Amino acid sequence: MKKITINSVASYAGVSKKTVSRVLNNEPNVSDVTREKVLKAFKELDYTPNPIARGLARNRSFIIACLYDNPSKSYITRLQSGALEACHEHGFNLLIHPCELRSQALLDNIEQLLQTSRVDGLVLTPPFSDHGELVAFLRQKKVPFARVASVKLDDESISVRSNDEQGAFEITELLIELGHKDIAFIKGHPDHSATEQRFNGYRRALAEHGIEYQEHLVEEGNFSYHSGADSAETILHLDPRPTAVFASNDYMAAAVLKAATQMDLKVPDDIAIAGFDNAPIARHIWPGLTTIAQPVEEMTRLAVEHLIEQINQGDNGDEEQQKEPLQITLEAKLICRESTAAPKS
Amino acid sequence: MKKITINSVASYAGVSKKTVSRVLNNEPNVSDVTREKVLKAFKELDYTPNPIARGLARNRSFIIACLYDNPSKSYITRLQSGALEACHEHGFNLLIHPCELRSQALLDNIEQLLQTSRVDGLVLTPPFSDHGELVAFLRQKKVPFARVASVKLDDESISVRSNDEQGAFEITELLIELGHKDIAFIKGHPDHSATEQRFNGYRRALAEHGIEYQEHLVEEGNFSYHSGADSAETILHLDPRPTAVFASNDYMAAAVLKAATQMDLKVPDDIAIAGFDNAPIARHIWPGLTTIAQPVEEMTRLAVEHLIEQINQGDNGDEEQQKEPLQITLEAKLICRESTAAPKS
DNA sequence: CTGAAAGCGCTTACAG
DNA sequence: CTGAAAGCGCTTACAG
Repeated sequence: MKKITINSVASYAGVSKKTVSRVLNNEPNVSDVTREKVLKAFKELDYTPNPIARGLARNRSFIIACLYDNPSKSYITRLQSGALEACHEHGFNLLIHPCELRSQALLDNIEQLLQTSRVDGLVLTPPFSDHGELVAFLRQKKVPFARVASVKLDDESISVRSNDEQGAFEITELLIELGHKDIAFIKGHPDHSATEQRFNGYRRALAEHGIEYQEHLVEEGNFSYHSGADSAETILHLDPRPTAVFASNDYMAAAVLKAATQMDLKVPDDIAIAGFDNAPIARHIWPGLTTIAQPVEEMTRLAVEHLIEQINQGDNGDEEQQKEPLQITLEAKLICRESTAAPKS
Repeated sequence: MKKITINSVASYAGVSKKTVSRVLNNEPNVSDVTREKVLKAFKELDYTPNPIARGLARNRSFIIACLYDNPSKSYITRLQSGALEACHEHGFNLLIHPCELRSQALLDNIEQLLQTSRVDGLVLTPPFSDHGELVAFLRQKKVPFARVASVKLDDESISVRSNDEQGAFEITELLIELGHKDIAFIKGHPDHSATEQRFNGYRRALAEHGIEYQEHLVEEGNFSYHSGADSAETILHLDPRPTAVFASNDYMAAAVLKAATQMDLKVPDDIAIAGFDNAPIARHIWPGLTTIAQPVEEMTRLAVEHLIEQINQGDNGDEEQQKEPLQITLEAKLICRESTAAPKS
């Protein structure tokens, strides 16, 4: 079981290893006959190029790292699966790198990641997508990156998002159309740009339907179940009690539902509840949560796809070629479940 | 900003690059004075060795891949985080590789992973931990691997598990002590060895407490929420209805809870419910689920730790040294919540 | 269209 | 204790 290298293939096919290399990389200037011979040798010897040797010669690793700091396991898993899909399609592998946004040593941590792994690019997921310092750092280091769910759409880097503002607008509008006027709102984590977007959608819906914005109906959460429970404590004891609660994500909405149930409130008759994200919990609890589904996998898949494209481009020495700015916005989708049925009207 | 390589360090420190290499790898036979000089050069030049070059020379990648095929996002995330911890501690990185157990091409898929990534080792998580064919394949290829939550404890490879049988025993015993006699059981996915273990624990508890095993109280699930809902449909319509349900994981238990609530049954008064795993959903729903917490992160961390040890060992040419079999069993812990309170008795 | 030489940044024998 | 040479398996200029 000797190791099969480019040399074995070259001598088997009776050509130089440079020619083998040409075939390997789909370079032009190889006669069809020669190419066939080499391809046949690949097959018969069951040859696969050693990515580490390639990496050393071309200063590449064929690995992409995914950065995240997110409490939602299901969100993380979805991010990963979209990223993996794009990676595998292009012969890349995916490294995962959770790290803390608030950490003092964030940039050191990332620098170390770059040093020890020599990844070819980075996917930034929320809340890193909007981390100005990190983005500047990567630009300065000339490390290719793509951003998922970023809101600050500048014209310099790849970014794929979904329309959170519109999603929040639609869900608020639904509640309004069901007859609700006193609609409480629970904000997400201030570091996530989605937090502001969702809040904006809520306010726009109120405004467009001529409903007055009531500041005391708005609670500060941080996307965690726990923060949802705290907010629910306040909201459900308001007098008069709002007839609906729109939480910025499903975990917080689930916490509101639990609190309401413990207080013997009927959902949605006594109080309607809506969430955001369509996390698994939204359909695992009873009543199921009305929510907004985002194409998380697709967002990440697209981001990584364009990232890889950019990486391969830089490789071709086409540095001159203007990389056109790439900003994509995908649609979010309203999903109605039992937590917001007909209002008591 | 020139690239700092081993050569830069060597000339800066006034030694040969072999000496730098020695310091890098903590080899003996370097005088203290020389070592200091080199270490100082590292600092001042801000040098980090290129892992790709190291990898090529030593035929190593410093990357470990984690294999999984599991519907539970929270379980996956916990696995990953334990694995990452161990990896980072030893200068390794983690690649994730979900794949389908039932896929015809499983071995091809793994072989391709090995070819394209050249990982140094593999962590097998359930249901791969007990996949005989895969294990044989890896042995034959001499790829180091470690298994998490494997039950077939042979003496040849690293394996870390938790005591599922005992956990299931304890939870069943709790139900019995609460006065329940007709305790329904929902099995997990047949490909997971945990399924059998948990079932065994259930039966042992019944037997030790002199309660007759009733086959019609046992349903076949597959760990998914959906399968739990199907099983609940049957169980909750039995006549007489069992007074307790023990589902092999929390997702299925949550489905039972939802079904019971929809039928206006009070939990735990009309029916007690218990799950397994202590997934986030267990505390996110109301009433919270009594369940068993496993140290998933710790299991994976230990598995990867020993895997890396084995990898580094093989590297030292200590092939002769008997690798002692490593099987570790950690304790699972009973967590009581509202879904199983005092029985009506 | 094809190839011989040098190099990517390290490590592994081998000398001394 | 230290170093010069060769090599890991590829690719990048450069010739022809």
